Amino acid sequence: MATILDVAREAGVGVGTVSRVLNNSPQVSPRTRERVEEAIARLGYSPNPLARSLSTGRTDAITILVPYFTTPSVVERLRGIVSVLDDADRAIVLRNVESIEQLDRAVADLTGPVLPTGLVVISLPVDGLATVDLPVVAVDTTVDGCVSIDIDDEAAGRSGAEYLLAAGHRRIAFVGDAEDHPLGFRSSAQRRRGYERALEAAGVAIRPGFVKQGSPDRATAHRLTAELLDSSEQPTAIFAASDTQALGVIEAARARGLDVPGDLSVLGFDDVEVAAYVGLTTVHQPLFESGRLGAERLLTAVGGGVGESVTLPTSIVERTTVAPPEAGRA
Amino acid sequence: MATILDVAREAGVGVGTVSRVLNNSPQVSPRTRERVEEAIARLGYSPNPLARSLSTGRTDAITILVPYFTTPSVVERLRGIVSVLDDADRAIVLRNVESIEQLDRAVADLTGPVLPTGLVVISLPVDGLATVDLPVVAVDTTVDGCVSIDIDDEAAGRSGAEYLLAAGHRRIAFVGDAEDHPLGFRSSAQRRRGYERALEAAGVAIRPGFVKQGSPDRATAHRLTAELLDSSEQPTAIFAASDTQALGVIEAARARGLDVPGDLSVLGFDDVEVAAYVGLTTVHQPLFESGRLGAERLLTAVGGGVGESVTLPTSIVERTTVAPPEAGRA
DNA sequence: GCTCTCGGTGGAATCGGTTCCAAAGCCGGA
DNA sequence: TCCGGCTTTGGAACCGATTCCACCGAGAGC
Repeated sequence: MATILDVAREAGVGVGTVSRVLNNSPQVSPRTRERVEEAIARLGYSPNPLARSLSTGRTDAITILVPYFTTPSVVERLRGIVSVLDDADRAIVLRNVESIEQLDRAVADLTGPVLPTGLVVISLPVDGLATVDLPVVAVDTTVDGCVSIDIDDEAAGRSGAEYLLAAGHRRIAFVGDAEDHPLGFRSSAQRRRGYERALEAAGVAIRPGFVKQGSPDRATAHRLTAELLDSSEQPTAIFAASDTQALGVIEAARARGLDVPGDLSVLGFDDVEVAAYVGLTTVHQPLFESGRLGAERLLTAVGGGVGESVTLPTSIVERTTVAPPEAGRA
Repeated sequence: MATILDVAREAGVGVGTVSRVLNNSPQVSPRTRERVEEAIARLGYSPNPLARSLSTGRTDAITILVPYFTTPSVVERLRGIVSVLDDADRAIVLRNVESIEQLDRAVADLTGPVLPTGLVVISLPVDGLATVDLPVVAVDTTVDGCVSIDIDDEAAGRSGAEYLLAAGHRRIAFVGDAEDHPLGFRSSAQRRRGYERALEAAGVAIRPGFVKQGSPDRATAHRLTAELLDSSEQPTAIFAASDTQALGVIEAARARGLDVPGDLSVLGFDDVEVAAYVGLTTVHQPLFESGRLGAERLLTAVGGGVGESVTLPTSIVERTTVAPPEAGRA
């Protein structure tokens, strides 16, 4: 394995000069540069990234801070990120975080001796990241002082509820995430707020017990829905904070022998891949796109440019799980 | 940031001794070791992984070679791997490979100057890995000279076809992957072979055109199924090489107004999460488990132990997409 | 009492880069 | 011709660990 010294000897120059060529410093005459490049080619030399990192204190990797990276919506975002980072030939270090300890460790490493070139944070409302001297972009969240790619969750929540209202529903329940998650996720809470605003604005009362919260998996949503259907005042529509939860809702309804959307309308959120397959009506947000844009922004930031924050549009995609409430029950 | 030299001074010893303590070499007297450990604690010192790697030539990361890492079945396996690697506090470098160029690059890096501690290969039938001096475990594939966690795809394919046969089907088609993928995936081909063996053994002819192949996504499976349903001899059952493809099959059938399983039975493969949700009858393989076992095997290999290869069992999970063929058509 | 071992230790050399500093080469201007 | 300043260059110092080698001292053997 050739080293920089071998190249220097081969080209008949000093190591400093080779290094300058490598990092294309302008301080090298064209003739010398050419000679060095020939030597590099002849030797098939490529610099040792470890040695380089030891000197500069940073690696060429991009780290991604991501909660529960196997969640369908997160996977979609990752696909977007990876699609651009792969092309840029950047190493990717995935830090999966599912607890505050993991988050703390990950953040601590960002002030440690071995730094990545850039950082993308997904969904995690981390603070204290302004102090780390690193290009950072936030996807599906905001981090102060950083470029972010986000949506307006509250507006999207409102639009979802309005859609249900427009279909004629008045007894609309909400199944979302518990709002005390130690990692501090905000999306579900904001969507809930949007939902409440929409009902208020329409003058329909939010019945007690119509907002159900728990962990964001299908089974929990199933259980919460069962509780909802057990209550004296059954909802005619349920707005779920995610598609995964919407699937749980539908499952619970079917288990009760209820027809969706005949007896119960269900509206999801995210528009992940299986939503299309199962015909779920849902609030679409550009998941893949958010990742793609985030990665692009990061790359320009790494290159010294400045990207702009974006708030991406959402829309309702109508499929087959929402219908007007039955005449007798509305 | 404290360095090893600071620790050495603080403890009143040489750097060599500190290093020995760090790598708990037996060549250190208990008294000295204690003194050094106190100094380390006092200074809050932790070794710089880059410097360490530069010396030793290997990093403490585990790299995972994975094709199309956002595929549902792959994600399940990754979850299994990550569940054990996270606990072991190991950095994970994910190398997504979707082309031979990417594969070549990834493999080339394995003979480069910066080596991971271990490697897990998912689904990729890579060769020439015996030469890289590294603990390697293969998941969902075999790599010669390496521990592997795999299933018997041919047997599983056979059992799937036998299940359909037992339900009374005779016109059974197969929708699988194209078998000329540059990355050389073998699972689909082996499952097809199993399917063919089962039909032969049962004395039922494999009709021409009943084996359809294309890229492993839902849309392609949809299209291939449409072709199948257009043919003069319609199948009464379709065996898909993956659940994703099975969903495409079902979609195509429904688009034709066919009832599943009334008019067409569909059998999937993998048993990914959505299979349960949509009620897909499928050949189950332990995806999460395969990842978990693979990672465990790797860790013991890294620790100098030797793990055993396993071939995991598969089973048929009966849900709602397979039924006996209609009397009139069977 | 004198060697011979051998466990324990210090420290220099090394890994392969980057970067800073000094110096060489070259130019034009006086 | 000499000098100042600018570009270009070589090479030492440094990043922070590991590892090898030399050495020290204490206990064993005679």
